[in-house]
Amino acid sequence: MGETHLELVVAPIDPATSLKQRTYVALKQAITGFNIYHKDAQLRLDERQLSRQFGVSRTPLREALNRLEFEGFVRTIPRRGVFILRKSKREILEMITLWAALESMAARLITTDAGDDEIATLREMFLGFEDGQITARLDEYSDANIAFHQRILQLSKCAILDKTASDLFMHVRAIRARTIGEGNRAARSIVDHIDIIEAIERRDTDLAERLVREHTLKLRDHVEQHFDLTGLAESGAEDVLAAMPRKGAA
Amino acid sequence: MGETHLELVVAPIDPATSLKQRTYVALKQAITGFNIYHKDAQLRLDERQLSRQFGVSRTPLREALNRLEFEGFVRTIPRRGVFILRKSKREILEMITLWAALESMAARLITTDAGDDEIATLREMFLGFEDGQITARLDEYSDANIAFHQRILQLSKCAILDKTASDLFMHVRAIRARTIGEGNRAARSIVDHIDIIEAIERRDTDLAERLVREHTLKLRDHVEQHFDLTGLAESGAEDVLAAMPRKGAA
DNA sequence: ATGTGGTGTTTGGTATACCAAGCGCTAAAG
DNA sequence: CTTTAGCGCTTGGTATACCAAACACCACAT
Repeated sequence: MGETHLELVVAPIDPATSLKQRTYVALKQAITGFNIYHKDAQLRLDERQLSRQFGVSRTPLREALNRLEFEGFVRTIPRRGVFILRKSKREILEMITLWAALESMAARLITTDAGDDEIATLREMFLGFEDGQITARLDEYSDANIAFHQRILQLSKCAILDKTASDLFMHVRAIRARTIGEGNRAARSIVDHIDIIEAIERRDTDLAERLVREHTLKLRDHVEQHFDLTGLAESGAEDVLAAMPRKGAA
Repeated sequence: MGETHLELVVAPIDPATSLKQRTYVALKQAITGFNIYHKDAQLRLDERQLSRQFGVSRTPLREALNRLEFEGFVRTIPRRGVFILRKSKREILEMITLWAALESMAARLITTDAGDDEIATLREMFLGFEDGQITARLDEYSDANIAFHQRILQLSKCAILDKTASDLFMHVRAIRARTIGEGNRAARSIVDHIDIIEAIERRDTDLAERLVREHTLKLRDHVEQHFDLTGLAESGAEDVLAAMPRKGAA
């Protein structure tokens, strides 16, 4: 193996991402992996306390919070505090509607722009799931389900479409995971998916768009009918925040 | 007028928005109202210089920059500087595609959710523009044109749809204004609009969606064919930024 | 007991000081 | 003249200090 390397192979280099970036990632993960809809959930964040916990100063922490605020995960009110935002039911429904718009356009683009080999990968994702096995392996199917929709966005080769959907997904992920098990949604879901795949394979642009849209709007209607947030403060409402005391009840 | 006021009328209060907010607005306006596609445009920003110009410290200025970076207007590279981003042609095309997805879904929602009175406002927007007058009053028509599309997003009553489109519009506004005058696009544009309005008035959901989508994709194709950014550095490309010297050539 | 004014503490907003990474410039070596 | 090592300045990143608003709490007066 003497002549194997004619040039020095250099390490890919990880310039030790900035604190701001790492803090942002850590905080975002902490928030998204946190059941904000539990009635006793602690929605208030403390800048200084967090900066101590993360071992950084307030500056990078505030930059992370700033970004999270822009993304809609958090809301800071001067002299009051930083609060994790709950989405109202209406907001959730709107986000699913937006999702439907994005994904149906993505399906459209796939039928005209993607190669057969790329389209083939869609069908492969469901090979292991026969009708009888879905309920038994619900967790796995749930993952495959999510991956399927993400794949559609990716195959559209429209980066901004994919990115917009990804940002959106962060907000809806908790709901999505919760609803997949209800009723026999999983079983009906896989039928929809097969239909979608076939429409795409046949390059039927309008049909693919329609099927994707209707599939997502089914989720929307399901959430509308079966999802209940009653009794939970919707932190989107100004009044609730305004009335909230600075510290948790002593 | 003795008993007019039984209670003291208090002023609505404007708590003098934070410096961060005001700096953000000012900076954003400066950037969007700036021809970033001129070949000699100064794309580099200097934190300290800007903070002096705005009369604030670096902290609120950096928070504004942070936000603008997240919105995609700006990119900061450590130890190099902050750069105003140009959109590549591909990015512009993708944004228009995304816009088509958003607005066609909005049209769909209008046909099912909006009242006749709301829909009527769409037609009113074009009352003053007869076929012969369009080219003569191009500026006015351009404004009405933009307002029309924004109105559709608003009437959808889907706040997140509207907001996503608004954010998008900031990025495309320069291009949109430039293309309206080319060819006889304005004349054909108004025909499309009338067709769209009629479809919505008839509550023809699928037709309205299709017409809106196709109308926007026409713009997309037009930009694809006639818009040329050749010779301009596309600051989205890493190499270009990496090769850029720290200061402008002396 | 109740209402009221003051006071201390908490909190996000802002300003500033310091750091290390990059880059240009220059001077010395060949 | 060309090359290169080194110095110094510029720049974004980070830490810290200080401020004013807001609220809770308490003492005091009624």
